[in-house]
Amino acid sequence: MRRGIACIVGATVTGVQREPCERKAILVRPRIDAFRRRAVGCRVAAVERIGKRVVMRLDSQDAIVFEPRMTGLVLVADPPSIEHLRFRVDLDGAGAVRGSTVRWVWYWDRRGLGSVRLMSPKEIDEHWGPDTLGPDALDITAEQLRESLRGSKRAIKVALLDQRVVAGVGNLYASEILHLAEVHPERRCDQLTRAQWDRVVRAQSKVLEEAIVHEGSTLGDGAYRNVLNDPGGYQNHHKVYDREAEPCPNCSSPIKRIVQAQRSTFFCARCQAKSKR
DNA sequence: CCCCAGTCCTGCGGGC
DNA sequence: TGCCCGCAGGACTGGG
Repeated sequence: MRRGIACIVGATVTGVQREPCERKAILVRPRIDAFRRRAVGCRVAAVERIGKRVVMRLDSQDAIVFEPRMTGLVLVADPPSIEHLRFRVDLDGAGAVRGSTVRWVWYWDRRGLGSVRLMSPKEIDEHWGPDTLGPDALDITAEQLRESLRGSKRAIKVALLDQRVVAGVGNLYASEILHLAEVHPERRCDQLTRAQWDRVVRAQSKVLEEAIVHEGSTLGDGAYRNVLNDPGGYQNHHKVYDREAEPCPNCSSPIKRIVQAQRSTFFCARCQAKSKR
């Protein structure tokens, strides 16, 4: 998402609009009039990412922050449906995506669990400072991860989803990461070997970077799309996620599904054997 | 500290 | 076919 709208750097915000969606309104802060007063006329200084959020930094120091959660999309063209459009940022002077000049960025959200916020640097820090958000998954070292979970009895899969520990790992990717690392998802953090921490962190970068190259996973309903509303391709590379009972691509043993912290985990009991170290 | 259930929403697919 | 239920790539809260 971030790369998809990187071409708006340098553009001026000419308007912001809450879309009159029949559904219950998503969270927009501050209220739209104050939002508009502070944002309109500013230039986009940078497009960044904070964990799972997309951040449009403005030259006023404020930032427009999209938090898509389960079903939110940041789009520059052709939304999947009109009725789930939630928010629009109008722009002047943005670059082009695939030949056509970008005039706005939409926020679309089917379930509406996501949010759009205009935040000061102080607010961003309070929300997503080091107390609430760990090092980014693409930056963290095995040593850092091991240290922050030292003595923890939690299952490794559950810990990877804790954004205070490491920022950016989602449920689907946690299963894929542990499969590639050949670590059982229920293994307690205090029982991982050093070699396993190394494998987990290496697998983490590898899986996430691959997923980014393929522009994410578009599964049936969750239906992630890139900024042009095109589906991603990483679902075709999933080894375990959403493949219960299918043969493991490495060893042909059937993929298992369990529930941890109320969320599905998929794994191969052979490749990721509990006894494996 | 950590687990769990519940909450915010909408919509799809499976089972009956 | 229609209905009900479980489930969904997330994050937060309150209680134990």
